Amino acid sequence: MKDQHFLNNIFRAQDFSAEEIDLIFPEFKQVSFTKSDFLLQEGTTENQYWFVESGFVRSFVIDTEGNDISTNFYSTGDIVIDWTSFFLRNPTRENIQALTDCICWQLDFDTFQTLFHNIRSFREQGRTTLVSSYFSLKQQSVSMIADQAKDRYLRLMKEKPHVIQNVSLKHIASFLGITDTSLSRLRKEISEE
Amino acid sequence: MKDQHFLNNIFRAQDFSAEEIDLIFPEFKQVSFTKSDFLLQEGTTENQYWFVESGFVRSFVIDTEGNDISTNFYSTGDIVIDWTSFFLRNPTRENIQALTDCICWQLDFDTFQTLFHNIRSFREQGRTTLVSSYFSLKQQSVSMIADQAKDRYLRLMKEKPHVIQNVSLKHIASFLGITDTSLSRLRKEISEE
DNA sequence: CATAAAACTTGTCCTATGGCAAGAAAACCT
DNA sequence: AGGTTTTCTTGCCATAGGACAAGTTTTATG
Repeated sequence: MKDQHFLNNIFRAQDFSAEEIDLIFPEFKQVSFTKSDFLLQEGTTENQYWFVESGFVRSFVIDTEGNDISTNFYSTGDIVIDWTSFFLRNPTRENIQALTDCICWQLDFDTFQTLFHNIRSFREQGRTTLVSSYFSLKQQSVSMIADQAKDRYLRLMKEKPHVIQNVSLKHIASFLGITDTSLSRLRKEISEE
Repeated sequence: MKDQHFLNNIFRAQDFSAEEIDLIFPEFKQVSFTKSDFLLQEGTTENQYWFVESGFVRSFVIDTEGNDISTNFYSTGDIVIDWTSFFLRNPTRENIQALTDCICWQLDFDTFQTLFHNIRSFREQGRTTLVSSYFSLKQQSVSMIADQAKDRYLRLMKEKPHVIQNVSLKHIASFLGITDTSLSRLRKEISEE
C-alpha cells in the first residue's frame, strides 16, 4: 500500500496520475501549530492554505461591536483557506486559529498558481473545492433566514458531530447566530425531549 | 470606438488580448427573457450562465415551509449563475427568474470548459468572479449574525440603490431575512429620522 | 494539589421581529 | 376608465432570542 502519505486522501488516485502526484506532493510542506496559534490574522493577506491532517481549527471575524463570530470549523481532511484573501490578494477581515495542536499540509500561493495553470486535474479539483465551500456557505446562509436556531443546532449535530463534541459552546453559538446563553437553553430543551 | 459590444464591459482590453477576445465573444449568444421567465428552475441542472446587459433578475429558494426566500438580485453587468449547479453538475434547489424583460449574454458549460482550460486569463477572471461572489455571500452571512435588520437595509440601500428602487418590498425583505411587514416598519422609522 | 480562569447553566426581565388581519395605494389588465 | 390583483402600511398581540448577572462545573496552570 502506498497510502501512507496523508495527501493521498486529498488527491485521489482516481483523479490524478502518478506523474501528477509526483509534481504535487513535494510542493506541500508539513507544518504544526500549537493550540491558540494563529494561521491567519485580520489585516494580513493569506499567502498559503492548508489541509488539516489532525487537530481542530476555527475561523472567526470580530464585528463592529467587538463580538467574536465564528465563521467555520475545520478538522481532518478539511481545507483551511480564506478564499477571498488568498485569491484576491487582499488583507483579510478574518482570523484563523488552532483550537488544538494541529498537523497541517501547507501550500503557498505561487506554487498553487503554477500547479493550477499547469495541471488540468488540479484546477478542476481546486474549482470543485471552492464551489463546495460556496455551497456550504449558501446553505448556512439560507438556514439563518429559514430555520429556527434549534433546527440549525440539530442540523450541525447531525452533520458535524465532531464539532459539537470538540468546540466550546460559545464558539458554536456564534456560528449559529445566537448567544451562548440561548444555546445552553436550547441544549437543555433538546435533552428534555 | 470599438466598445459597442456589450461584452467589452465584461472582458476588458487590459486583461484580454485581441486574439482572446476573438475566441471568447463568438461563443456567447444573446438571449432575451420576458418578465417572469425562469432562467433556471429548482430540480434542473444549470447548463449555462449569463451576463445581464439590461433588466433585473432574482434568484430564490423555497424553504421547507414553502416560504420564498430571495437569495440575490442581478442587473446590468452582473453574472447570473448558480455556481454549485453549474460546476458540480447537480440539480439545483434554486430558482432564477426575470423580474423585468431582460437581454442577456449566454455561455454554455461545454464552451465554458474549453475556454477555461485553454485561456489563462479567462480562467483567472472566472476564478476571480467566483471568489468575489463568495465574498459577497460571506459578508451577507456575517451581517445576518452581527447586524440588526435595519443596518442590513441601510447597507443595501447604500450599496445597491437600484435594487431598492426596482425590486418589490417583499423580495427585499426575504433577502434581508425579515418579513415584508417588518421592512415596511423599518422604512417608516428611517424616513422619520 | 490548589486556585485561578474558562465554560456552562439558570433566573429575571427586555426587545426585535413575527403572525395575522384589515385598510390604503399602486399596478395591471382588457 | 373600471375593476381586479398585487403591493404596501398599520394595529394589536405573541414569541424567539438577547442582556445582564449570579451561580456551578470543568479545565488549565503554577
